[in-house]
Amino acid sequence: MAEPATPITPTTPTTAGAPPVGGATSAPVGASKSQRTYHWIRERIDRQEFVPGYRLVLGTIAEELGVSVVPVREAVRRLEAEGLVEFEKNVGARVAMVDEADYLHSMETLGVLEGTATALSLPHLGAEEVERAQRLNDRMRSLLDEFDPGEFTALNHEFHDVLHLHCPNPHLEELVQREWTRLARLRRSTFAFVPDRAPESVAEHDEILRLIRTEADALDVELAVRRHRWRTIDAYRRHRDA
Amino acid sequence: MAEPATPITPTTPTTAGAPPVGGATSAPVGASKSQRTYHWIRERIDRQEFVPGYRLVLGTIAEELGVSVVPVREAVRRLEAEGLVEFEKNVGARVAMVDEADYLHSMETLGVLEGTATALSLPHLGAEEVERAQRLNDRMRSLLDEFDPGEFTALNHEFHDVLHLHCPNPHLEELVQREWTRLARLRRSTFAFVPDRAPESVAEHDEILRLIRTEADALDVELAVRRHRWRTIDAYRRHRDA
DNA sequence: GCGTCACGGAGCGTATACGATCTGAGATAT
DNA sequence: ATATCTCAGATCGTATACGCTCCGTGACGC
Repeated sequence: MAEPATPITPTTPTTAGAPPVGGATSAPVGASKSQRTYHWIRERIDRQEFVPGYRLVLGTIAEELGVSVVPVREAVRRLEAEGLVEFEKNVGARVAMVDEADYLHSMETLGVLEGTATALSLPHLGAEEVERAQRLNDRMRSLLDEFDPGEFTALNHEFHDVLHLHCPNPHLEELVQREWTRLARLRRSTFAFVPDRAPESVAEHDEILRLIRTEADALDVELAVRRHRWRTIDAYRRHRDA
Repeated sequence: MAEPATPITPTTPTTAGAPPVGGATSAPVGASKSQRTYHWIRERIDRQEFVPGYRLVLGTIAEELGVSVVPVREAVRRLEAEGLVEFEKNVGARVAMVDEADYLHSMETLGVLEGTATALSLPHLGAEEVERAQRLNDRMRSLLDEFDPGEFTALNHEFHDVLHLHCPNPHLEELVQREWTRLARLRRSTFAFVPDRAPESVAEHDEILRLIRTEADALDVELAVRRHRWRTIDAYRRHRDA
């Protein structure tokens, strides 16, 4: 009674998609109210209807969703653990504040993670994927005229995803995806702020694909991907200071 | 303390004035019950009293801590978001399962992150820190005779921490620390499993410090740190397959 | 005019209550 | 003997209730 300490049969891994930090935020149908509330809030934050600093009043949200505050509290707790929401005891929750420094730090980190993830994926990368990446980059090039930052960023994301989709280290891959999510929240698109960067980006993509095709050293590929990302940081800084 | 002798209704004995989370190392004092519950569970998981697969029954925990289930639920939600606990709807929570692959993936990722964090820290690293790291490594060397894996791992952690304490990218630094936490949960000490690795590790530390002292290229330092970690993976694999 | 304090509303933290769902044991049919 | 059904206990999910903390507002004293 005091200390049961009975390790339950460690059979079923119960993989219920525990870390749903990844990409899209679709509202599960059979989910609990707490889950649905989580997705509801999350969605608003993602599409920036709830901007940083926005006050999340539990009672109000509960009323709006037709549930009680308990599920709302759980949803907010989860968002808090993910860093999307900041909580102050006896005061309440608000959408987490972000600043430019966060953006640059995330960008820098993404460069590292993505570079390594791509390098580790090389042995598992077929000609098929390289072709697909090439086609994506060609589409990006064709978009350079009538420039749409959102579309461009989406293609950019997809391009890089293809290169490390088969990453043998799923943990690393997850961190990469988290970083993308974080960036999306911080700024919907880099290219809206530094449009000059787009043509360079396309050229660098070509260079990365060339390295992969010629079976260059993994480290060279890794550093190429990293530099590609880090150059965007430099471009941003230059643009800002200019 | 816990309960400031609330003059509440007589229906709240508060577990006979028991300060439940008393000597807890990390339990905040002014924290809410939900927070204290979180730390209470977290601590058990960290010190492996709650092993992977252990069933976390909300009602039982609530009773043990003298609180209601609501704060417990919030605590568990937070642990779930952090990946320490897996939750299944209408069934309950259990401590997350881990396997060897997770361990190796975390190790690999840590190598990458720590390497970069160290490299970025170089410009902010004074002779003082290098000295401190050297002393730590000397202590590790002196421990090689009467080998204590736990102590060795603690010093090892501290050694590496010193080298990227002043990392200019706090986000990256946080990811490094998370990886350490994750590893600690997966396996208390690598060196208990691969004791041969300890002397090599000390030697590699010396080499890293040499590179730093001679102001080697940042990339060389980064790769040295990374290789240092990755070699442990190789050693582990060899040891396992042998 | 300005600082201080009392008061009241808004909203948080937690306990309790109760219906909903899962699990496992024993009964029953094949 | 095996498979299936049934039912009760264990737990979870959520609603409701209510005390408590925080914060803004206005009266009061200097």
